[in-house]
Amino acid sequence: MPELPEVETMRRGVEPIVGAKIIAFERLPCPRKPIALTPGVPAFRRRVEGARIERTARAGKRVVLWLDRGDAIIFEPRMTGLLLLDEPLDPLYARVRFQFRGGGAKELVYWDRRGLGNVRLLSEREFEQTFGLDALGPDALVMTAELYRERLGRSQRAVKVALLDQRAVAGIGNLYASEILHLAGIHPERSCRELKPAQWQAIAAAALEVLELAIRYEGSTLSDGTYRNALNKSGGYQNQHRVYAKAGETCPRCQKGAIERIVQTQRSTFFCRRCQK
DNA sequence: CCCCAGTCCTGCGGGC
DNA sequence: TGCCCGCAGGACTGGG
Repeated sequence: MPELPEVETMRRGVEPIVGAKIIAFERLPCPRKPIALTPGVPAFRRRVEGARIERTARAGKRVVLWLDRGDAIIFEPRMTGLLLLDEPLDPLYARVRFQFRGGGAKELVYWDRRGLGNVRLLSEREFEQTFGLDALGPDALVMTAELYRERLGRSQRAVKVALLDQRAVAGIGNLYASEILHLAGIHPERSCRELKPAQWQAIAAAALEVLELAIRYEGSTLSDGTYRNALNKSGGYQNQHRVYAKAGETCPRCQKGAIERIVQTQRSTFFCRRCQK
């Protein structure tokens, strides 16, 4: 589930290691398949040990640690990945560990129960190729109505499906797409092509409102309890959800319609037929 | 190019 | 009570 708000919370959570020097790197033994790592362990270790963390960043749904040597460590948590600072969690799923000297934490662990995520070390050039505007759209926090129209306005896809396209806009995932469209009052099955400028304006405004509030609440921890910030604390935005996973409940907006669940490209969508047109 | 189904993986909860 | 199956949804692959 980590989408923009959760990944941004993870990024902020690892800020204490800025300035720290990496003194040890290891991929931890897991009983099943080891986590995907690029390059392999020896090259990864050679290039990061002795380097200093210069700054943190976020590329869509990935956390980036820039090193003083010009390389970047990229954590892509996919469904169940977490970054933990000096916080032991079930060691069975601790996948990668960095140890530091001279920063605000001794240890950073990449933890991932399902193991669908990955950790990469990229040069600046590789980073540009992988996460440049060709591969990853503008971050959802800098999108405007004009940018949405430009990047999605001619698409025939349903707007909910299109909002998940990371090449068009980076950071929105399945949960927040439903939340954003409910706040914007737009039916998730509407084709992008039919949307008028005022509706793109509503989407742009709703996206900012939902994502910024979700960041303030430190993301959503769903009923499976997996998502945690870097200090192993749950998020709080799940209590502010308007429609996500609320099929059958009364719409919080009109207080009349029932929230429906439909499936679009194999993903659940939640919406209120009465107030989303 | 555009779009979609299938795939990876584990834990949980519903139905029987 | 225990088992089985569907579901959760990140991003990538292969194909129409």
